Amino acid sequence: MPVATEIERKRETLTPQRIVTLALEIIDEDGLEAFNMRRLAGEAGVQPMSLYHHFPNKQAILDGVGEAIAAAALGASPPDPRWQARVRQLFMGLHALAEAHPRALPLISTAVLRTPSGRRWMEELMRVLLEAGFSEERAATVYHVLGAHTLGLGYARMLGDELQTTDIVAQLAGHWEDYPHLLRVGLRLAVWDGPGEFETGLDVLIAHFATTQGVSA
Amino acid sequence: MPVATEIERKRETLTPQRIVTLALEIIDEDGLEAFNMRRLAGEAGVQPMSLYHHFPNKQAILDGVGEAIAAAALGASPPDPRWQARVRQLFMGLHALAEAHPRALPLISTAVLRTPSGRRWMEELMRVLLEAGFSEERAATVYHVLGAHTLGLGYARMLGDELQTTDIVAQLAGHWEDYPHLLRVGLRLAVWDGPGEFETGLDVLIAHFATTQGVSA
DNA sequence: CTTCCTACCGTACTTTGTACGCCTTACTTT
DNA sequence: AAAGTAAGGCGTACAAAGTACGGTAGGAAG
Repeated sequence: MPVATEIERKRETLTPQRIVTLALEIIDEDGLEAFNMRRLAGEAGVQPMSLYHHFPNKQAILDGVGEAIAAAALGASPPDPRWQARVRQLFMGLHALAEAHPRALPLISTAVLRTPSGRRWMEELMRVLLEAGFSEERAATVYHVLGAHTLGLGYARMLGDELQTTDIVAQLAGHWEDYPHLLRVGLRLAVWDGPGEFETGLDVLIAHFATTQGVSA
Repeated sequence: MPVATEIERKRETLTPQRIVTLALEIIDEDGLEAFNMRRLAGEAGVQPMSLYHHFPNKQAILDGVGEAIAAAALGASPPDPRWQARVRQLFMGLHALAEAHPRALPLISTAVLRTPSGRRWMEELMRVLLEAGFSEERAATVYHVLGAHTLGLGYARMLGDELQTTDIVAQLAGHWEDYPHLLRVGLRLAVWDGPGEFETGLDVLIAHFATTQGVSA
């Protein structure tokens, strides 16, 4: 055990990077509530307390995961100069994060203000809106409403999954007479983003803000 | 201790009713994470295990709280016969619940499908939409989008509160150069429902569904 | 060879949910 | 009134999870 450190299948050393990556894997696979220090240590092949040499506590690891996810928020597409198109790009990027990591949605929600990448996204959104002529109040409102649409749809889907909408609807089927219309819609409630549910709503809202703003281009 | 049971300030007996009421008080005051069995027992003047004679577990109590809140969802206003107005009423009712019990939002979100009152609300929504001529798919979409708007705005506000947006923005002030536009908007991000943020968005979305539906009245 | 730093670990304490079984009270039945 | 019984409340105890605190090992620096 002392010497043969070289050839021996050396366990990958722990780094903040690797810890965050493993944490995200756990969350993506089994959900936020399945993520705990002992499980994470196990997956890393290490004792729980070793994690505390790289992060001060569990929350810090979650922050790291949030940052890792949010890093992709600004997206790859080149910034469109028209403000409506740019705002659309920004929220489509946020939506993509939620699609990619649905179980991590609470992290994404808070990352917008708590992590550097999130704040950069937010700064860019505010820049676009203010330069388009929105007042500070209106800019805040646009963020509230479009953010609610984007993250709200994400939460709704997440809840639908974790709460097994499918099962619930199946159980309801025994009470056909109590919920006739609800049962007609039935499982369709568990199916998301039919024909661009998200995009359509986003466009409607952006168009609304564009007209009430009286600013174009 | 044995005899004087009568005149002595007899501790109120435990009932499911009282348990749920106390639970809701705790949640409203200190948040969902502050709600635990020992605390609840303490407020009821009882030992923790006594609660289990009225509910099988913690989740059941939370379900009870959800039901208690959702009971008000259908609201007091007499049903408006025009479908757009009725849909508006229904979501305004949901919004009112979220306003009244912001810390309980996760309970409200799931109550829609998990509790009797929630399901009644849902059934009513589906009835209105289907009778207005929406297909089952479209009805599901309307619920998804309006639900996301309503609950999403609630979540956004809740997150803004619990995460002390105020503090975060204050800290950012040290990095004026990095986030110039974000800081211009600043605390306005923590202020919700300026001039009817929620209602305006709701109306825009309903109007959209009304036109794409091609059905009126 | 000593010293020291870094990465990792063992033990143990705290909080929270809840299983299990006892005890008391009050009411029923004789 | 005596005795049985069931409901409501309680005490103890265990498991899962976060983490404080103090070690230890092995390579780097002198």
